[in-house]
Amino acid sequence: MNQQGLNNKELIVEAADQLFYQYGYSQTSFSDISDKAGIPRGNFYYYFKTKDDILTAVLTQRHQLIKQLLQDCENYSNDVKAQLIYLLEVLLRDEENIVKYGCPVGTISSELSKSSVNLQMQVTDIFETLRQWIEIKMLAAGLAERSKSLSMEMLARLQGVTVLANVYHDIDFLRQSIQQHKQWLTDLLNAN
Amino acid sequence: MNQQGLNNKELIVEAADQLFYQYGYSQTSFSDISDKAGIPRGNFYYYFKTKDDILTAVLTQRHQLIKQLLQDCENYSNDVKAQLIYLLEVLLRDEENIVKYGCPVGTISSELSKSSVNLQMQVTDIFETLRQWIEIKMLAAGLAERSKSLSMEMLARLQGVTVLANVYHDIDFLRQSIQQHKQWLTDLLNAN
DNA sequence: ACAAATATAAGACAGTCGTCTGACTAATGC
DNA sequence: GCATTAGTCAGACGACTGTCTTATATTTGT
Repeated sequence: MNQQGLNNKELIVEAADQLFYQYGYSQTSFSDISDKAGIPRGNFYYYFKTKDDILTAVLTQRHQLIKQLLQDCENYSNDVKAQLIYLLEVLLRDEENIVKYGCPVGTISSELSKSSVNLQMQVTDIFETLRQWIEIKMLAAGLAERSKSLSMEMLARLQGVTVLANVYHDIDFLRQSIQQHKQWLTDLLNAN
Repeated sequence: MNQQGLNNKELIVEAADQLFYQYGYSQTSFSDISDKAGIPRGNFYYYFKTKDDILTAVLTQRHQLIKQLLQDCENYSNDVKAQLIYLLEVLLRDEENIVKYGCPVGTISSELSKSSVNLQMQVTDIFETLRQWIEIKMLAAGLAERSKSLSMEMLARLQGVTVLANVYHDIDFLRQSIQQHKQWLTDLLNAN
């Protein structure tokens, strides 16, 4: 695969990533991606045999992004509490889009849970990457056997806030909830 | 409209309701609904001019159901705390389907937020019916000016738990979270 | 009993979907 | 320098989409 070819594949995945987020997977057509990426529709088959293959590539990219964000948190501070709070900020940084389209991982998960079982597992993996990192940080903070359920609780809180902010298109609620979540984390980690 | 006609319209809405929940709105075709309802596809146009009209009818039905559930809570007890806890149980009663397909209102909301703006407002109305009822109950419990934000927090918690239970297909997590939510409500209402 | 309105049924319609083929060009390996 | 592979492009394919028309049957009001 030459330079140009790699570039085209990346362009397709990048366009698909944005479109899947904004319009959903099933509502995005090859033509939509083609138009956005500026690459002829017929050419897609060379890179991806099926539409599901494109989604797989997009999900892999989103998974990579999450891993990168976690790494950023590691680099941000040596303090576990600061890392967790920073994760919160990083995940909800893109306020406008979250309010408009919801969580990029959560929304694709609920779409896929209604159709493609095997693809949904890939999304579960992304959640699991996040959850495990959070659990490890909580363990490090001395939360012991509560860490696992607390990591689930943290993810659930994040998803809930995201869904509600999206339902009401309320960016202020999103911001207030982030503050509230920070307080929850602070209390949790200080109590120990 | 005669008896038979009313019946057919209800059959269509009923079939569509289930299919929209299980497969999503855009992934459900007229043919799917036709097959499930046992009514010829061509006949649909007599009752609904567009697919959106069917969704409107389905959303109206779901809204009615929620209002009915709230009424059930009113009838269940005179105690505000008992009413709120009962609401929790009623909303998450259908555990298997929540784990498989998520929240019937939340998932359609996130699908619609990616396409149809006007239809999504109808879903926001459903949330608002729920939220206002919760707020009123909290006001009655003496939570005063905190009631509004607490009603949002309660909805967010419910949605978050639902999303996570769906992501992991974990019915035990759902049950534990309900218990946890009950405790949260109890603490909240007793503290006052 | 007859006219009008309501309801049911079947299928046509244009458009779009994801997929695939074949022809063409560019790059690579020997 | 030639054969082989990798990459690009346009367009065809059948299947399916939501919508709409037409024809027929049933019910209703008078």
